[in-house]
Amino acid sequence: MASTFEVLAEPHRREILDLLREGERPVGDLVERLALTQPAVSKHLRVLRGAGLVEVRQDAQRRWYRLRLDPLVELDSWLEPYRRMWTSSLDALERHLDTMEDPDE
Amino acid sequence: MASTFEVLAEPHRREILDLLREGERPVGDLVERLALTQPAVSKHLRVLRGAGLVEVRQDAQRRWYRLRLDPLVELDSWLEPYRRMWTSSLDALERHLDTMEDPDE
DNA sequence: CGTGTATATGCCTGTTGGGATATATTGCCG
DNA sequence: CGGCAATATATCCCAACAGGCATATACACG
Repeated sequence: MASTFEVLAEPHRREILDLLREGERPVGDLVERLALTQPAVSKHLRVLRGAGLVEVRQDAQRRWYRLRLDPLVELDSWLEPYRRMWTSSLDALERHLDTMEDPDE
Repeated sequence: MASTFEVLAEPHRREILDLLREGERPVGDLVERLALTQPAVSKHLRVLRGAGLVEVRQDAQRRWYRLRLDPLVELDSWLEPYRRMWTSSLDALERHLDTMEDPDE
């Protein structure tokens, strides 16, 4: 988990994940849309793989990278206690608004 | 948003946020439970404040730091499209299990 | 087997970031 | 006003990291 944040701290890596949301992509494909050299992209992919955010499928000399959601699920659960905080205030607001409805009563 | 990830990448800072979930705390209080020197803690608080993750209230020479949820709400919404991906697969699994129920029929 | 294509790795460099120590700042109290 | 308590800032050091270029590796195909 700890490491997931560090990995996501890099904007290019988040960009890669965003691209992979649409499906598997070979490295060259990513290089084209990333204003980065191929070695740089490969490096980021390695880091993403290390964090389990991505997995590879080999197809001849092409390597297709695909998103893995597990670490993001963990991130989501890290967020959970905080989310409870704002949803509970939202609930409070809703309750408040409820008490205010029908103003002319 | 970009910056929120970078800020959260630091474990001590996440620890600080965790502590602040229980309520306002003065700096010294944080220093005590953080295996860090006071200047280090102040630095982290400065970064957290810069990212809007924390706000200060001054009370004489004491400064009470408090959690701010806004950036975490944003993080949550960054996560949203990914969350859709795993909830939809979960839905698919549920549908699958539905088709499998009543095995001896 | 040699050549070209796709991707990974090594090496170097500049920058950033966290930590510690020392010092400045602010506000209280006697 | 002097001194103490709480916190912030300045300075320095070291480690980690991203990026680029050059090069290695892997694989297909003629």
